Amino acid sequence: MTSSRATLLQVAERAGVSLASTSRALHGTGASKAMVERVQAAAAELGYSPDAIGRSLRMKKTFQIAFAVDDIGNPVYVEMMRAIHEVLAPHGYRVVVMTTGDTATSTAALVSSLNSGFVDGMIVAPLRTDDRLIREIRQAPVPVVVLGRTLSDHGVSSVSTDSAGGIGAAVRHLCSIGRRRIGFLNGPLDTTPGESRQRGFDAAIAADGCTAERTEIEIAGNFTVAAGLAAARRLLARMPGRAERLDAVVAANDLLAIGAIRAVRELGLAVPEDVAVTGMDDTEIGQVFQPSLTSVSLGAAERGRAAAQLMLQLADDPDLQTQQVTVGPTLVVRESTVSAGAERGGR
Amino acid sequence: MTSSRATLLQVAERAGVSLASTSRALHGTGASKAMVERVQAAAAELGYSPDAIGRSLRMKKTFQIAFAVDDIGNPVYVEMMRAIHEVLAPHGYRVVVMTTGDTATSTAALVSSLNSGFVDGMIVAPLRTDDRLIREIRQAPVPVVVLGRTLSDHGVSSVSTDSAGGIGAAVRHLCSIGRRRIGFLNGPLDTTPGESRQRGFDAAIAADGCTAERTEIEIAGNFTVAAGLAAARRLLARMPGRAERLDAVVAANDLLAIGAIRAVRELGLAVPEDVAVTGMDDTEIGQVFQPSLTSVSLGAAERGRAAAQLMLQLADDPDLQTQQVTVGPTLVVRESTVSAGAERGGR
DNA sequence: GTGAAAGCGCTAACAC
DNA sequence: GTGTTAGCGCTTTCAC
Repeated sequence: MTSSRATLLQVAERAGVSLASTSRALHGTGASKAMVERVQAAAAELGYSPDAIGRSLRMKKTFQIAFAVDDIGNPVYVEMMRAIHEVLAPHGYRVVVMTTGDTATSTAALVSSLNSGFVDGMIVAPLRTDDRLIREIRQAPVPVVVLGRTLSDHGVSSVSTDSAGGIGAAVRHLCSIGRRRIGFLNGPLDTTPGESRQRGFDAAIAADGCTAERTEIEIAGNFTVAAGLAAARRLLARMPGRAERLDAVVAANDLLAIGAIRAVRELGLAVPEDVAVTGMDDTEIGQVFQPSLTSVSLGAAERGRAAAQLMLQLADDPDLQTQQVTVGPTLVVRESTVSAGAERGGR
Repeated sequence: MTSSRATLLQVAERAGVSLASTSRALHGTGASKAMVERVQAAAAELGYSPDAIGRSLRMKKTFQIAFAVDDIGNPVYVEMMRAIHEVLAPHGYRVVVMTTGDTATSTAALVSSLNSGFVDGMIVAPLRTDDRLIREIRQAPVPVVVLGRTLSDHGVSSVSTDSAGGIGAAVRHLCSIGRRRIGFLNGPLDTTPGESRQRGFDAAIAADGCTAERTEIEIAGNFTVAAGLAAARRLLARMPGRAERLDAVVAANDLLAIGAIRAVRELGLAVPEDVAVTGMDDTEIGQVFQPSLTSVSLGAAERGRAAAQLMLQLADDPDLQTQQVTVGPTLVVRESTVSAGAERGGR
């Protein structure tokens, strides 16, 4: 916290050579062996390390990528961030975390702030989208990769997943194990995930393959355990009779699923015997929960990696055409739909 | 992704005034009303926004703070990061996430990289510490705040918690509900948390107040559910007899506690009736688990906030004396030590 | 109150 | 292979 840092000029003076030679010697580009040794010695004596800002200004490159989401604490985003960091760090990029806020307007403002040039690109997961946001993304001075929604028709690079199809996979799984009275526990419909998961459920029920006797839908106030518990109570209260009672609940994410399991147990019923429950996102919390959660993985880590790799390409060549990557959903069957005992017995 | 950004010089030319006046006008410092209007109009027409790098170079200030931990995915660090971001963002600081690696040497290398001047300070949680690391921290060209260990005698600013005392609180709680055969499930002893929690357990047992009939200690390979499960199996296998069996397990964190609960149930025993279990960190995963976990909160969010506030002070005045902040542990009693029924009955 | 000019630390032409 | 020099975009003395 004390001594001021040495500059390249000081190294040059100490080595008794020019500024340019010093720079070249330290980059190993076109300098004689003697020069390199001399400069490195001087640099070592002064404890020199190059200044990132000076270099950034000159090279017009910050070696920083922003990762922007609504809530940094969300486990899905955390998993993405970790994957992004793992891909970018070895390439010399730092990761700057930012928050979008929960509106399209605040997200657009954030994207617009890219004009101050503090990063070489941004990976953003907008909770909500509108035309202005899309315009900002297209006009951004650096590459932007959108997570969570395909925007191919808008000329925007994106990495998305088929969460609608994932809900379909959950429904088919429940059908395949004989469930016919299926409830859907969703979050707010005016969010990107809420909207697409609803679409997925409706489509799955409308499809052949699985003829449900009855379906019920309930919307939780948000994607949390508490909201899931409250909404699941309402859902289950609709048909108290033994005969018409739901025998399965598809939840729009793992936290809602945990809330649903709570609600089922409150009624003295068992999961999965009386009511099978599925989640989505395949979070650690769901894996650890008892019963462990059958959940649709949307490949958060894989999407993060894909976004980061796309960003690396775009950073290399900003004029590259926009591209869209899609990561497929994967159903992971665990105890909340197939009891551990049954699984063992089935071997 | 197309048009090149406007510079201050272009704004100046457009407004027909000098560069200096333009800068002043945009900062509202000593410029006539007419000048301000004129410049702002020009800036608006050109869609000007100031370049962060140019400004940083000139002001020798990046408006960035690094947050460095071993594993960005660790829920405790995530909570800290969120708190840090919440404090810093309103002050115009960006947060850069970095990884320390799990050794003192790799952490020292990261701290040393501060010499390239890409941030105005670093908040770091070293998993392991040695003299070289402490030296690097003291010599860093920008303020460094250490999370997780008091380094007062080393002239280093830090925010720590009393995890040893927290373990003591857990032990006393178990004693107070009549448990006398207490197992301690710890993680690796050569880590900062492992070491201090061990100290806390030993001290609590040595103290008066609680006379345990018997204590057993088992070390898990790391701080995960899987390692906790394996270690807890070993722990419980030591005394299979009903009479001498453990009636309580203190786990060094929530994940180990969940592993312990699994192990207890495998033996056909109930939590908390047969064996009470406590965790540490008070994570969301523990709150959501069934039974919900009695856990010692170490105030991750509060520590994050404190570290960020300390950093703001230090960034303002780097010559400020080093200071140490401590956040006390808080025991949160839930179902894993006091059954829900008992709790209700007790009202 | 305004303008001219220096310079933060670095890289990359360009000349030799 | 080496040195000289310009200049990235900005803020801030310093003179007027």
